[in-house]
Amino acid sequence: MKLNNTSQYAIRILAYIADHKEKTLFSATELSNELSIPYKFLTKIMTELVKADFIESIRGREGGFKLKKDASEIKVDDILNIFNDSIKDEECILGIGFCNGMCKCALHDQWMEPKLLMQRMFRESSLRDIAGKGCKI
Amino acid sequence: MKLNNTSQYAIRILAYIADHKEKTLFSATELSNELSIPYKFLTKIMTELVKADFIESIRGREGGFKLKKDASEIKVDDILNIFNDSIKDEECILGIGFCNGMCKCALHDQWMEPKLLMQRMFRESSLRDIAGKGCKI
DNA sequence: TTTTAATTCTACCTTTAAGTAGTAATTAAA
DNA sequence: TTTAATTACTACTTAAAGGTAGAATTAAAA
Ligand code: SF4
Ligand code: SF4
Repeated sequence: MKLNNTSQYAIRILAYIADHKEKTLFSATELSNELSIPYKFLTKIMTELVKADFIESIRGREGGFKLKKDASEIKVDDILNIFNDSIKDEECILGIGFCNGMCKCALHDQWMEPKLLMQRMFRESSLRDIAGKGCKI
Repeated sequence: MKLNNTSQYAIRILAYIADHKEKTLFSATELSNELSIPYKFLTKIMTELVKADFIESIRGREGGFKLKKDASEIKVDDILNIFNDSIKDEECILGIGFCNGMCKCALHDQWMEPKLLMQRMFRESSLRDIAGKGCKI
């Protein structure tokens, strides 16, 4: 009942970048150190964030990464979608049925509310909203 | 953002048994067929439910499984605990901090509400509550 | 007593997530 | 132009979840 590691890392990386507006460029080494994310794993994630067009990369010496969109335009849910980790509408707590209310599973009624809350949390929170919120992100 | 397969299976198995009060004994073959759970995987899970004392097993020909406790005494959360899949108090949506409010992660405030709702859903729902709720469990 | 239908035990296989290693490509500074 | 610092690419390794196979054990029925 949790986000996978890759998603957690990606959110923390983007939130960190959005949070430090005074800087313009962030190297993989800095991000790895500051966020305690294994360097090699982080670079792999960065590549995906670049492909997803959330991050722009500058290659070569003095290069690095920076946000490609405004922080208010990147929702947490967009990040989760890259890693196929967002909460699908048809996602069922017991893994049967289709969450369409036609054929309910035993926990359906109790599951709808937290599910919707989580979907809203992810869909409505932008990087701008969460940047600066963590005390040691 | 979902329960693991084993937990889902275990809940559905126990709910099925609790739901069919007219029967006294359920064989692994029946449970496997009715619930579409791979036979060999199901027997593995049954063994754990027996060890956890939720299920009593009768070995040998004409044997099978039955509930060992009253359905109202088994909470969904108890089942999740067997497979280390319940939502811990200190569980953080971003995998940092300790959810103690001292050092918040960026999504802390928005995470508390769905988290508590899910904990309550699992802790307060007994087999008795959910048995008979599913249309094709 | 033998057979048969059931659970239990031990061990293995497969898939996916997580993480690591090495090298190539790029580019600015020296 | 060389060097150093950086991202990008390809491939491998490890750990955990999910699933499978087969033989051992049990006990009722035939
Ligand atoms: S009962 Fe509800 S939660 Fe469960 S599978 Fe069906 S639609 Fe999804
Ligand atoms: S900020 Fe809150 S949710 Fe996030 S890790 Fe800390 S305690 Fe957990």
